[in-house]
Amino acid sequence: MLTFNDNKAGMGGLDKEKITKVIEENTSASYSSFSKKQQSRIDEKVAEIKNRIEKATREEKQKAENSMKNLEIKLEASRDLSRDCVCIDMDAYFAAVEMRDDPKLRTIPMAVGSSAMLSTSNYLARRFGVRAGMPGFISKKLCPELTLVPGNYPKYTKVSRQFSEIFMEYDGDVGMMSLDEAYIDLTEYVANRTEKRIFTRHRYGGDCPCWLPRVPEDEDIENLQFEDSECTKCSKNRRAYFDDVEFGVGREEVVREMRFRVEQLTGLTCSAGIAANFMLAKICSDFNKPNGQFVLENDRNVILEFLEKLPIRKVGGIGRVSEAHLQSMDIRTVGDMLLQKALFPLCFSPLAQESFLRTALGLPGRPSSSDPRRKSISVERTFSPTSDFQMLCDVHLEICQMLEEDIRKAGVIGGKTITLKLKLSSFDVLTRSLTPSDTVSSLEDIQKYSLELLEKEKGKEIRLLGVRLSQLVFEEEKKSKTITDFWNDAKQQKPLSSPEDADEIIMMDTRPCPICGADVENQLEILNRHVDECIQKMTDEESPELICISVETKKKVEKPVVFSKKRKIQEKKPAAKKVATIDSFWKKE
Amino acid sequence: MLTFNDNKAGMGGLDKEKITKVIEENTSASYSSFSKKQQSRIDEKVAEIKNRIEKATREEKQKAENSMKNLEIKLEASRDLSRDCVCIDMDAYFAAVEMRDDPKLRTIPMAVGSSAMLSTSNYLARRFGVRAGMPGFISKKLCPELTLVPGNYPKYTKVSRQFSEIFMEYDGDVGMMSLDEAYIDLTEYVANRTEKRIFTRHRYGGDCPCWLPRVPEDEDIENLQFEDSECTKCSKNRRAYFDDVEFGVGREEVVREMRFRVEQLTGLTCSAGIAANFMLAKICSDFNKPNGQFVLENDRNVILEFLEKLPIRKVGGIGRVSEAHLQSMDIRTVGDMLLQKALFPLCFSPLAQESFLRTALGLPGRPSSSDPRRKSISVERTFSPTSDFQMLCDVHLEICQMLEEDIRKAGVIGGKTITLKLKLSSFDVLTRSLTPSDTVSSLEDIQKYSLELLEKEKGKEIRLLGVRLSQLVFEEEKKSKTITDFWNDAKQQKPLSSPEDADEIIMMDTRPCPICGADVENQLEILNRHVDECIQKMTDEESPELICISVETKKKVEKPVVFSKKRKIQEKKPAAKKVATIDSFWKKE
DNA sequence: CATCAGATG
DNA sequence: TACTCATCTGATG
DNA sequence: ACGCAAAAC
DNA sequence: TACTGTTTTGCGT
Ligand SMILES: Nc1ncnc2c1ncn2[C@H]1C[C@H](O)[C@@H](COP(=O)(O)OP(=O)(O)OP(=O)(O)O)O1
Ligand SMILES: Nc1ncnc2c1ncn2[C@H]1C[C@H](O)[C@@H](COP(=O)(O)OP(=O)(O)OP(=O)(O)O)O1
Ligand SMILES: [Mg+2]
Ligand SMILES: [Mg+2]
Ligand SMILES: [Mg+2]
Ligand SMILES: [Mg+2]
Repeated sequence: MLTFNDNKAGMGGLDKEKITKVIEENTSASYSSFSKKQQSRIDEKVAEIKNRIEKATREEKQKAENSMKNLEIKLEASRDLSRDCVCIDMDAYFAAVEMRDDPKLRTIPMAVGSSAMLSTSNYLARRFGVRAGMPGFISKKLCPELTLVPGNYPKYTKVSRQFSEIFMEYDGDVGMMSLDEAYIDLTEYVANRTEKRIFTRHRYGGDCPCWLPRVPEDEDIENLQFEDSECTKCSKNRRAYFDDVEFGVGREEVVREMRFRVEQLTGLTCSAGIAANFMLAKICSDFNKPNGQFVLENDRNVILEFLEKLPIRKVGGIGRVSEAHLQSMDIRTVGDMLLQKALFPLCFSPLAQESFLRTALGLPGRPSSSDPRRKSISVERTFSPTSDFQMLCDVHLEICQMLEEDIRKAGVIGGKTITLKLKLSSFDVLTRSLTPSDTVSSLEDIQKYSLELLEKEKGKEIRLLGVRLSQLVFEEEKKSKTITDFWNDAKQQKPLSSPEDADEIIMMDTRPCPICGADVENQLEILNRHVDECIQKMTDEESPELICISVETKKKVEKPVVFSKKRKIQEKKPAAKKVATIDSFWKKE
Repeated sequence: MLTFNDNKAGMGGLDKEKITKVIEENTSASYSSFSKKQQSRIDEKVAEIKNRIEKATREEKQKAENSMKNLEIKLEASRDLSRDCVCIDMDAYFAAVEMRDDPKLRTIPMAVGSSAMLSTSNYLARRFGVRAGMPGFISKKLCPELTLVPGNYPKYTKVSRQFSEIFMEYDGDVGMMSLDEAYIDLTEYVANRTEKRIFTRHRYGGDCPCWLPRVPEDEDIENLQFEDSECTKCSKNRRAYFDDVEFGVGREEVVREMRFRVEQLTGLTCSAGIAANFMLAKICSDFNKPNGQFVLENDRNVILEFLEKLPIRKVGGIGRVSEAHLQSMDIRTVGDMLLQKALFPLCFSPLAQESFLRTALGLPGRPSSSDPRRKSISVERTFSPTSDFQMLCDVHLEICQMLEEDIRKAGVIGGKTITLKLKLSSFDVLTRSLTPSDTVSSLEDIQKYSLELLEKEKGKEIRLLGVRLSQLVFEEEKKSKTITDFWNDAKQQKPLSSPEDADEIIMMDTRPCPICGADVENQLEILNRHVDECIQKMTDEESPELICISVETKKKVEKPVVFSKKRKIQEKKPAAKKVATIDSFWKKE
């Protein structure tokens, strides 16, 4: 079966065969069983696709071809090659943060997560086949030396806030797709950028390994300015080297500049893709990972050539299943899609047809709901499978409490629909939802309605429960779009948690550390290590106590596994007005 | 996959689908992986078979058909319908013994074995799909209430000795195929039996549940003689009821008589098959299990009709693999074999062809080496997989020591070939053998040669080691056929362990208890419960301490699992002159 | 002679 | 806690 | 509106 | 020790 997928940066040239075997040999029987079920559904669909193509009449085929041709003309007409779109994606993000903060981790294969599930792995570990979404215990079979470190979502959130501010300087409308992924429309900035910029680069050497980036061993250090100090963390001496770096005016240079600034600020590297639209930029951002960037010329032919040999799986929105579907039509690369486009109407829904055709042509997904507000909010937890209803109720209550907390922190008043999610011990997932006449908002409501749903499922052996609120009602528009609620939150948060107050200062040449207020050189990059150090101190204190459902109820439901994003500190709130959340780049079948 | 097989008495009408699913869901990944490998070998062979049939030329097919026709004529000529062959097989043997000795077990699903492997299950458990050869932990999923009891091989051996003596009365040449399975040629006895026989039947009631058989609750007790006593085991009062039962002169009656006597003696039920040869008798013995018998008339047509719809898997020698092979030729029943016999030469070796044809005709397997002596002797143990050579050596030594002990007890002087068996952590099995110029006999020899072989396999991760000695050299023929060595053993054993001294008394009408010497009524059945009680006392004391390789060596190799036949008490010796071991009833591909 | 596969209880 | 053990036969090289 | 499947990080 | 958690989109009923 297709258990292992190497569609990820840093995972080229692995022995898929062998890795797949190890995975299969260590996959629990019940999970195998589940995978098999999944696979057979795919097989079914594949059979259907082949059948449809087989049985299609001349006319149908002709009609399909025409339909696609027309659509292509329409889409082609919409092609916009005038934009400079950038996708910046942090390298091995969670892992990189942990490596930054613990030098021991920098030279060994490691991953963030638990023996049950990894959030990501560093590039060393990827050489063993270890990757995000893989259970830790299996990864350990692939790579016995693998070190697992528990994740710290609040920390990653803070770091993300830090560097997203940089992007904001270049595009007031950056879209943060996730903590580590930013979509930046550079068109305007590039057009207006008429001069090169010069930055003082800070790099570190000496016995203290804490700060990044380091000066490469082989670099000639003689002519560099430096400054010695004692690390407040490891107490060893650190030497900071300074030199100037300059960035020109083109989009490539600007992207290099952003990446430079990110690294200066966070000590973390990222990769970038530059193209005529975000869909392409995203693909490009993976091309020279880690710590690289790739430009795709804004030229139709160049784009089509680039796509020609690109495996469809690299395209956002085409996952395991769509890949299989398309493969059954002899489509392996985006180029193949173009060749076979005439078959789409025979096999896929209109939306999927268009989506695939857009992909084939290198056009972005159809723009969708531009309301930046979230559409749902949910909490779910996995535990030892049980059908003991009392235990399930205990877990359920805790989940509702967490959800209610999140709702409050998210500035959500309530929602119209409540959904209960169940995962059976077989891994099959069910949802049960309910839309009462009046808006659900209190903990009591949430708990009452979802419990009602849960009670109807008595007797099932369950391994996960979740509760979701959707059709949300938000705090007054005005409020949510202003800064008032920000301050409400900010009171409870440490200074850094309110980075948005910096937005007026951004272009300035010096600024105060948002933590201790001290002034430092340069722009953002001045507070470079200073801020970093403050953050570390902060997050060290906060030590987030991984979110295990502490089920002390009875006996059986013992150990949930992976860390979730917070609990303990509030710092969620929607990324707010300035850094909008992106909702959709993907369209598919 | 075909993980579950219901080809066993008491397992009809189960939901194979569901059971298979539970099994698959609880099968460890590495074992699944192994099973898959196995299955694909079968698939390959199946493909080859189909191919051969496909590609056979007219001539080849004609030649094959002729060859089979000739063979059939030859075999048909050898048909012997004059014999009264009986196969008697104890019902759920190990389980029945445990149930007998612990009344609590009689009404619940239980199995003999460990959480790693079951030797057998009682009929209640079989309703859940729980059966011999199934790991206990999986059985528990199929039947959570299942009680596991560790086996006690010495006890089963003793009980087997007891009832095999009964069979000896009817056929001086009984073949004990295993502890629970006897092959009795009744021809002569039935011919000479001119009068019915009358036995006093002993059955038990009262508060003491210990003794079997009980008088059925619904039976009218009024007219029965009885005698009260206090059970020496449970101290409750027991009432023994007596009545007479008589058995006539035909073979059915005689078999009923034997079965009656076995139950009177041991408290255990058995089932029997009666037919013109042992191959058929064996099949018949399963037909009315448990506690039943089935006669197959000595008539060619009746036999062929009986076989017509008999699933091939019921035939001795046709297992999982052969079944699959034959099924690929559309052969599901023995009747199908006859229809398709012309294909055999295209697919199977000459021996297999003949074997299958014999089966199809209801003829017994070709008689083979009538040397009743064993051909090999071996010891093997499973442990936590390791590639630590020191640990493997430790285990290896223990195995050699056990083997040497067995060899001594078995009256074997030595052997020419020593074979090392390895099972890798993948479950693949390897053997490595060696035939030195001079006979291997001492522990040192065994250990030295097999270690030599083991050393060549260094680095492999191993889950089982075994050592076998073959091409055996025995103690002088005379000795092995006499009683001298028996006495040597008998000294160390408790009185009952030497039941062979009874062989001169067998046909007598009264006899002394071989344990305490006391005289009791009737023949063997007199000492009925008396002996039983003595046995129980004895075996209770002996409590055999399951044979775990106590690997205290280092750390990893911890827990072997199933019980083996003894260790701790010697009682093996070949079944000796009077009850010969059978070597082969099965011939196959 | 050596190795493996298949079978049985 | 975690897929046995002892034994035989037959095919293949 | 509901339930499910697919996808992303 | 044992296959995550949060969110979105789209299809079908
Ligand atoms: N399947 C997942 N489950 C939970 N968290 C995930 C999963 N995939 C990714 N994440 C988290 C951890 C990642 O560091 C972070 C960013 O994801 P992503 O950019 O895809 O990979 P990455 O940044 O770790 O490596 P890279 O981008 O270098 O390939 O999101
Ligand atoms: N696969 C096995 N592994 C180990 N021991 C076994 C295995 N199969 C059977 N035995 C042992 C335990 C059994 O009680 C004994 C006799 O086997 P067998 O006659 O086939 O079954 P059984 O006597 O338990 O039930 P029944 O004969 O009623 O079907 O041999
Ligand atoms: Mg990333
Ligand atoms: Mg990302
Ligand atoms: Mg039996
Ligand atoms: Mg038997």
